[in-house]
Amino acid sequence: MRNAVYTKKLILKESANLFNTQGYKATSISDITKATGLTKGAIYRHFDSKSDLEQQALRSLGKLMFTDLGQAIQAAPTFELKMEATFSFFEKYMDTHLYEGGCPLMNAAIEADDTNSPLRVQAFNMLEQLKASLTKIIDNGIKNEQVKAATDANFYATIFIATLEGGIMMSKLEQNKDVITKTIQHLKKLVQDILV
Amino acid sequence: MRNAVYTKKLILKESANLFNTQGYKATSISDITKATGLTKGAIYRHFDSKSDLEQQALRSLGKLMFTDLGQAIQAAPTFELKMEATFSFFEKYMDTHLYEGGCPLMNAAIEADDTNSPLRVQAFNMLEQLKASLTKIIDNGIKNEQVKAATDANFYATIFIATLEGGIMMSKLEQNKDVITKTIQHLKKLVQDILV
DNA sequence: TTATTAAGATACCAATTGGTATCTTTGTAT
DNA sequence: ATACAAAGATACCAATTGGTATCTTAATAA
Repeated sequence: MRNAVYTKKLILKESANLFNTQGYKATSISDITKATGLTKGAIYRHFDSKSDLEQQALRSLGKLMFTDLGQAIQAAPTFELKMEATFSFFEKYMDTHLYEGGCPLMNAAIEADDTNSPLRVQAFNMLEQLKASLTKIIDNGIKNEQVKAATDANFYATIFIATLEGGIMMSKLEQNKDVITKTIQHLKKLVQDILV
Repeated sequence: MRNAVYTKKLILKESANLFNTQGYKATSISDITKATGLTKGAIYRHFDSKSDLEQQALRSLGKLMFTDLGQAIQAAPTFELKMEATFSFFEKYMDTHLYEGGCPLMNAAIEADDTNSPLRVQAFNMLEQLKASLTKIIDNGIKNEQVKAATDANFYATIFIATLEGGIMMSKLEQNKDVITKTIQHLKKLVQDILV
């Protein structure tokens, strides 16, 4: 038998890329066969249905996201640096080829928000995870006396994410980093405001 | 002949609604026949192609947006109230049935940002128009000595839009107004910061 | 009242969709 | 060397896609 593990990874990688750029509904199985050089038979051996593939592809994108982001956050020693690492992560959406279509969370959210699809649930969970992650950074900042004790962690986490996601959307549409740079500049000031 | 003007408006209204909720690519002509009660023959009499219909539908959504928003802004007498009218406009995305799928600008942007489609160009133009609109409000605020003279109007316009759009995305995904309420609360503080 | 013509319905088209059944190939254990 | 089973290719399926050519219906001007 050929290397099934490699093949499945290849399918996931290429389909995730297509889903994240063209959209889930807009990407056909034959698009994926072209991108992978495989045939339908190979794809349907590894995935039950297109919907199954969509879910697993978004899952792998989510893993990638939170691994990248988690490492960057962990490597940063202080609250302020952890926040800047987070901002840099979003900024990277504009140049890295890893997430060619921009933020997978936003793409899935916009495509699925008016449905009851598994994709919507997954996007929802990704948002909750991201929010929990930022909230924890802020709460730890409070514990370590780097952030003002009165700071509403959940509130600020929400504001940070909203601003970054909106900034990415605008930057992608304008095809330059201008907007995301501006939003990060603004958020850095916001960080200063809650510093003890 | 039947009322062609009414029919075309009906097609535009129903298709715009479908495009904005399900997505452009994901909405088929037969979806539109079901929603309008018309047949393909009727639709293709009024529109050259599906792409043509998509463009005209987004155009009509854009007109609606900027008419609504423009009126609300004009009715508000001061800078602060104009900004609050803008915030309320975005908040309304969560309850009004006029824009069932959320912000048409964002929906089109996310679906088309990795293409060269006419839809991308239209979304881009909508964003520029929105940015110009907010920039003008701020610049007028400066002229009228309601806003600090040193304020970078374009910068703040960008931040406002990014935060609002991101907030709408998150609120739609979470299916409640919590996030958009928080973002507006935060933006109102931002407005206070630049008040003279 | 009737002729005209625009508006809309019907019936079709080839291409593509997601999906499946079956066949062939290939790595591996014996 | 051979048998076996898993991986992948091929050939098909019905349903749906965007689009078109043609037919019918209905409003209006004479």
